[in-house]
Amino acid sequence: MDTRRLPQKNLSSNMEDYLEAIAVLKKDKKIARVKDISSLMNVRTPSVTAALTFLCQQGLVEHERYGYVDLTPEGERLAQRVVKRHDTLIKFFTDILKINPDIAQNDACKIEHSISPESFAKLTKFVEFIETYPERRRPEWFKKFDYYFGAGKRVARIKKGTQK
Amino acid sequence: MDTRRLPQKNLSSNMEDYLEAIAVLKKDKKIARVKDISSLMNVRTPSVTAALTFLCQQGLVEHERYGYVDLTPEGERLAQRVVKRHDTLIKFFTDILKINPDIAQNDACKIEHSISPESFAKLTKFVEFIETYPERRRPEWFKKFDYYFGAGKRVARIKKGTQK
DNA sequence: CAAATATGTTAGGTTTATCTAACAAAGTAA
DNA sequence: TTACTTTGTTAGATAAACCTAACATATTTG
Repeated sequence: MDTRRLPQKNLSSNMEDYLEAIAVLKKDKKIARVKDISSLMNVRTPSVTAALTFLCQQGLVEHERYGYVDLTPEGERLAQRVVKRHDTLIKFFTDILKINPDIAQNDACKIEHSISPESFAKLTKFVEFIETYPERRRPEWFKKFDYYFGAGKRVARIKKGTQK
Repeated sequence: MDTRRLPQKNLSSNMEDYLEAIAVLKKDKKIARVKDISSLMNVRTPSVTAALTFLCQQGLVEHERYGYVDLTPEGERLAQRVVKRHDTLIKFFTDILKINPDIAQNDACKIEHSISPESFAKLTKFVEFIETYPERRRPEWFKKFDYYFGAGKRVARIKKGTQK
C-alpha cells in the first residue's frame, strides 16, 4: 500500500485545541476574538496571538491585526474532526460509563487528541450501537451492566446446580 | 470534602513514560539500563540521563552514575498505576473494540496518561464485566455488536408489524 | 593488560508552549 | 474630541523535552 499522503498538516494537541476553541466560539457566539479564546482555554492573550500567527501560516485560520478570528475551510475541517471526537468521547463517558460530566469533559479534552482514527471509528460505532436503542428498550445486558457498575458484582442469580 | 492530599507527585506524561519503561524492562530483563530505556522509548541516551536525574530528585528512581536504574517503592507504585491503565486500555481496544494490536498499543500509550481515575475505574469494570464471561457464553448483544462492527448495521430482524 | 567497543554523561543548542511587562490600537463615554 | 477602558500585540524570559557532539567510564577481547 502506498502510504504517501496529501500535504497533511500534523498539528500538535495544542494547535488542535486552538482550532477547536475557535470553532466552539463561532458556533456559540458567531464570532471568535482573541480574548474569548484566551479565557475559554485558560491561557493569556499573548499565547493566543502566537498560536494564531502559526495557524495563519498553516492556512488554517484567517486573522488580521486587532480583528476577528476565523477558520479557513481547511481549518474548519480539522476543527470539526476534533469536535466530533470530543462529542463521541463525551457520549461514551457519560452515557455508557456514567462518568460525571465534568470529569468526562476533562478526559475528552485530552483524549480527543490522541485517539487514532481506527479507534475513533470503532468507538463511534460502539456508541451508536447503544445510543440508537431507545432508552427503555436498551438490552438486558446494559441494565445488568449498570447494576454491575453500582454493586461491583453481577446481578444475583440462582443457578440451578451450581451453588457453591 | 477535604481535598488536600499527601505530597502527590504530579508527573508529566513524559516522566510517567520513563517510569513505565523502567518497570517494563525490570519485568522483562530483570534490570533496566539507560540504553534499554533509550531504545524502548525511541529517545537518545542524553534524554534518558536528564529524565533520570529529575526522577531521582523526586525520589522515584535510584541510579548511580554508570550504574543500573531502579525504582523506589514510590516509583514502583506510580509505574504500576500507569501499567494497569495501559493494560486495561489494551484490553478494551483489542477485545471489545477489536482494534488491531499495534494501533491499540499506540493509543493506550497516549491515553494511559490522560484518563482520570474515575474513568479508569469505570472502564476497568466495563472490561471486567465482559472479560469474565467465558468466551462462548458471551451475551447475545456482544455478538450482535460484533456483527454491527463488520456490517455497519444491526442484525437483520423481521419485526412483526413494524416493517417500513 | 591494553586497545577497541559499548555505554553513559556533559555541554550546549532547538522547538514548543507558556508567561509577564510594556506598548499600541480600538471602542466607549464625558 | 479627548480621556478612559478594553482588547490585542510585541519583546523578552522561562520551562520541558528533545537533540548532536564531545568526552568519560566500563566492558570485552586480542
